[in-house]
Amino acid sequence: MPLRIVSSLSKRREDFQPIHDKKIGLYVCGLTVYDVCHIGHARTFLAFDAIVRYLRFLGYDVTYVRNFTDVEDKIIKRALQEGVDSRVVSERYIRQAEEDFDALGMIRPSVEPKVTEHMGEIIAFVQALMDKGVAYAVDGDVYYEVNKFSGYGKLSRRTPDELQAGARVDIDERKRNPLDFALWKSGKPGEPVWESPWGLGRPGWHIECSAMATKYLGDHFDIHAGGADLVFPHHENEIAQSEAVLGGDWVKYWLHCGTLNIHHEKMSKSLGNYLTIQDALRRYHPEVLRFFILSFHYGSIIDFSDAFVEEKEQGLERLYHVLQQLDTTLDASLQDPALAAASSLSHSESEMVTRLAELRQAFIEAMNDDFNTAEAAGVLFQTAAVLKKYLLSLEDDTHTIGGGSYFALNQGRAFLKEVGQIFGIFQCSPDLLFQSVLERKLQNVVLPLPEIQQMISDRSQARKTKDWKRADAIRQALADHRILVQDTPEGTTWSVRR
RNA sequence: GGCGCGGUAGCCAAGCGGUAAGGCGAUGGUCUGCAAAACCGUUAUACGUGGGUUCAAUUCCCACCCGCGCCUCCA
Repeated sequence: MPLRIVSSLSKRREDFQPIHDKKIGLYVCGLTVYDVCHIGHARTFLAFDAIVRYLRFLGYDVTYVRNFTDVEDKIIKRALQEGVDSRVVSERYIRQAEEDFDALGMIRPSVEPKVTEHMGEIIAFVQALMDKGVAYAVDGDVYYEVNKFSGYGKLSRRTPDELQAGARVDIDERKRNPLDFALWKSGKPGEPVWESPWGLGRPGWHIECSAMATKYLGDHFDIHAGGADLVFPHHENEIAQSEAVLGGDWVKYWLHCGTLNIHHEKMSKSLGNYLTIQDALRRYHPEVLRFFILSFHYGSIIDFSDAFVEEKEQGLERLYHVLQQLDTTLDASLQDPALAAASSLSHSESEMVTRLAELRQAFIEAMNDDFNTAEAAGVLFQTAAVLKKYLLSLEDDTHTIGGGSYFALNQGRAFLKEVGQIFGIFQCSPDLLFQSVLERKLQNVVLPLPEIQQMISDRSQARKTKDWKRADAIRQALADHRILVQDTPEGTTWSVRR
């Protein structure tokens, strides 16, 4: 099955056919930089991060554009409050966002255009709308005339009448239609302004995306993505502007990512119910966050809670456990160079190789079905189960494995690593992952590390003398502090309960 | 009020016309001094409710109930 995409415009599965063969232009609406990012932002950008990775995996040459809107009312407001230039505010949060995104392991977009660096293109776009007669200037402001665009409302599936019926904004008498929106806003003293044919001012929200997407991706491009909360008015207005100037269907496929909710409410700065990316990363390994988010389909709403993330954390650790077993077995066998070469496969070995190929195909099929990372994640667990069983079947032998088994297991590990790159997981060694997860959990434990170690060692002494009563008392004392003791053939280890 | 999305096992979540992926939990087992971890097995005659279309519906249509989103800034 080829790649199929459910575009927000059609709401139906469509075969994906790029405008220019193997080249894909993809624009993701980025951030307005007036504050730090929360995990709601992370959800959207991580979802599209995986989509870009997958398109590249399929061999497409993706030009990935994600903007920073660095001129906007809230930035100006914040700058005023702090008594600094708005540039200070926007630059601070751009830097912070880049740090957060890097920490989450996101691939960098091909271009990250900023509004302040594209004033010429933006003004030209507004002028083009004026020339077309779909925009009008009033007192230094320029508005888009919604009535001039017959397709207005096609993305959000509402007619202009329906939109007006629910309007909760005060009517601006200077507008010809209450739905008309600002393309250019005149500036007040103290605000950042640029010269334009309509006087000093700044761009309205929406126009920057039309202008910058067009500059980097051309008049028509393949995929435009963003959060579901941008459908109206942002994307509706982008369509109106762009199609009025450029004609035809501006974007071929629209992708909208579901919001991330907390306690059944959308996480947002205005509600104050957010967890910043930085705070989330203190609690969870980046791969855990990625795996959590990607275990949902990009379009669905995620209800966030620590319990849900911890559930996925456990799942990811189990997957890593298989990887660790694979490493152990394969590394041990590698000591004999002759084993590294693929030799003729026995029946069970070739069955294993076939099964792995099927699973790889299942993963691809899942991703081909509108980037269904949730289903693809399921394939990862199925693969783990298959691999574990095979590993178990090998255990009867002497600890060395034959070339055929080596080949099969290596195939399995290569598959996990390969698709792991699409999810952005399996990028570190199992030990490092376990250690890192443990360290994050340890933050919530009040017992000092030396004390824990002392108690463990005391308990080991007690066990040596078969003083089970004392050993169990210490174990219970540790358990009261959420420390779980594990006795293994290699000695006693411990972990932190979730 | 309008428009949109969703309601699938104890919980989370895929599937969206041919008879229910996966994860967590629970439970039985292997292991263990006992545990834990890990591993193996079991775990939905059933998909919000009521109608309808169809040989066949969780999947399509209608109504209703519930939740969320958007209609103001929002990823």
